[in-house]
Amino acid sequence: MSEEGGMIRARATAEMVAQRASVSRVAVSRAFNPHTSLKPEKRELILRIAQELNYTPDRAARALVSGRSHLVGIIVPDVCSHWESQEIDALTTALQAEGFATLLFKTRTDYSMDEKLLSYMRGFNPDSVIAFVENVKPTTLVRFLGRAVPIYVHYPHGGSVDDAQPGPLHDRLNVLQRAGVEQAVALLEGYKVRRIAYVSGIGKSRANTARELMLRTVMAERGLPPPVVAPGDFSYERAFAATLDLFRVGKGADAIFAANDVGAFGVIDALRHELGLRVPEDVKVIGFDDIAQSHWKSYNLTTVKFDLDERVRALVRLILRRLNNPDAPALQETLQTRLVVRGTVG
Amino acid sequence: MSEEGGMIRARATAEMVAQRASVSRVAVSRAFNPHTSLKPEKRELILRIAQELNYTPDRAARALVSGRSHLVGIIVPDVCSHWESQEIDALTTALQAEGFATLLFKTRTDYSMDEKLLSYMRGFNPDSVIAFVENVKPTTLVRFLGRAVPIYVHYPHGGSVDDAQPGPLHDRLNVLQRAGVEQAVALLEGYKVRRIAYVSGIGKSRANTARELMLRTVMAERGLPPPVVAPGDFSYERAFAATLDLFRVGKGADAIFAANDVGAFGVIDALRHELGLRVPEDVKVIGFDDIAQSHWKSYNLTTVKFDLDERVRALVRLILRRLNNPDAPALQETLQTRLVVRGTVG
DNA sequence: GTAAAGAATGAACACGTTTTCAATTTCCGT
DNA sequence: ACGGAAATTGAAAACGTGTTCATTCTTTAC
Repeated sequence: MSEEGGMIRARATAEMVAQRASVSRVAVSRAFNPHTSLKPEKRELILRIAQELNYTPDRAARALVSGRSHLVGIIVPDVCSHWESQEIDALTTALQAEGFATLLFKTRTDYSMDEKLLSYMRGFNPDSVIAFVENVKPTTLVRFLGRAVPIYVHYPHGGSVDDAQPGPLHDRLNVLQRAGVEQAVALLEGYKVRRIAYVSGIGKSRANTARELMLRTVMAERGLPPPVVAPGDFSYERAFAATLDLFRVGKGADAIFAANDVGAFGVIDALRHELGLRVPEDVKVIGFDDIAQSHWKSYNLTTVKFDLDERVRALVRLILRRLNNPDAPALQETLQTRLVVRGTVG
Repeated sequence: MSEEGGMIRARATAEMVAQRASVSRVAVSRAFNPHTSLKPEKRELILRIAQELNYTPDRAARALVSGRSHLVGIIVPDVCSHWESQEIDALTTALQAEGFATLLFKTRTDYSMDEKLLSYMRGFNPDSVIAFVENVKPTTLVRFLGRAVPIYVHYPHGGSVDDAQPGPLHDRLNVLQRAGVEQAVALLEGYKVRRIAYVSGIGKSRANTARELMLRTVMAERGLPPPVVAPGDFSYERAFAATLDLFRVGKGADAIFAANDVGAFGVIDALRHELGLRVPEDVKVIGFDDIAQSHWKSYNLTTVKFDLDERVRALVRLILRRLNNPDAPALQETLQTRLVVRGTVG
């Protein structure tokens, strides 16, 4: 309101605060950095005047000298994919609480990534990078971003082989698919289900591989024949089409696992609205992820869940640990899955 | 691979590139900035060597001296809301193409915003800010972020009063709800619908106000009685509950408008799975937004759409114009809506 | 061939911080 | 009151770039 005409009020700088508080510019810097030596009343005075002048330290300048940008880069093919968006949301909240901001970068939707993007991204000097990407090795990222940046390839849908590696080269988040899958197969067995199909995600992706393998393993252990696989790509549309194929070209199934919840929605809609089958009476459906939409009445999906908040907490913990201690040996955290029973089975 | 032990390879700097190319450091800077005077073959050489050394200019340093961070701040209550996530996705793509990166900040889910967040955000020196927030005036943002930062309050769901303002104080994106609503009401009239209800969004929000008002206006113009309003908050859950109320406590309706598509999903599920009514035979449903999920077979929603790509293009255009010419008079762009007819009517 | 105009070049400065380091002040135990 | 340790302080250096400005080299017009 007190602005005049086209005048642009310049941002306050530490110098101005110092002058007004009759202290040195260094003192202002110290006032904003904890664990520095500054007389309490002086710090208080400076912070008060800073607030009056609406001053906060410039992160760019701070980054330049301290080497910490307080930016965390997130590489993602599709922000609006359900799983990814919920993950990004939780991550942003958690990181913001720790004084970091998330920097968003989009890559191709086929979960691949190009070197141009990495160079582009490096210019922003992120303190850490989380890549929701498949088909990329951590070493590739390291080469382009430099070893100083802790990197987390956060496979979509928490995909990873089931075992914790003995001596991991990079920090890892392991998801143990077994528990949830065992519960799911046990539940199906209770309903005397015989023919089980699997509508896959993108074939080569870690999440898909891990889930299909675990399903196959658990079924074999229980003496069931291996599942029929219908190829999908984690999308509603492909899962829809795959289900039609399964019943029109193939021999159908009594129960269908989908590689993710959105895929399961496609399966359900194909069964009900195109094939005229009832879920769960005629065909039972189980998904993976437990996204927020899975409890919507139209789907009410039974699904294998791994806890989002726990996952994000673990990831943030890994990042902070690594930033505080860059040379520590590689860490890994492990997460459990469990079955959430809703209406599409039973 | 060529790394040795714990050695951290430092990021290449302009100085290193200059040395290796036998030019001055200034020349390196010029090589990366178009419209600067530099012999073409020299620029080529520098860029080649830069690529070899995997060098890109440090954005923090660049921002410090040029005053341009190439960051665009986005303030959003919920990244995983369908509308917002699709908007963020498209914005990130468009901005990335222009050399900007999007910086994500989360605020409270009631679409409000606090001053602490604004101060926090200002520290990152965004070149521009887009706030997906209600209940906040541009002037408040200006006070905390400084007039140098172009600000766009991008009301969720494109909410805005229907008219273009004659002399706007800030850049604006206007959405003309009328066309789509007229088509929707006309379609319903064709089915001899008599009792129309409106499941609202958050009461005070611009989007909700604009949509309810336009619906009311168009119905009045056609001699229809005003719609019954059931209070929602843009969420599936509240729309679900509001619909139950409408039929159990209230007198029901022949057609229901929902303030947004996700709300419409809640309406549909309440009607079908809790009230045992058929859509569209017993009750017709129309949403607003046309999000990606609206064509899923379980909902197959008829809805009032305004084009996402067009919207994002307009917004980015506004931002770039403003950055190139900070003192230009306020600009406004206008978008049209139209009805997308699917299965929930007819 | 010459003068004028324009392009190319690099030294020095500026940006707003944090960090280092040496100097000063305060505190504590006797 | 005194010595030593600890806390407090500010000057100066550093971070990696873009920008300004005066200088040198090249081109153009006659």
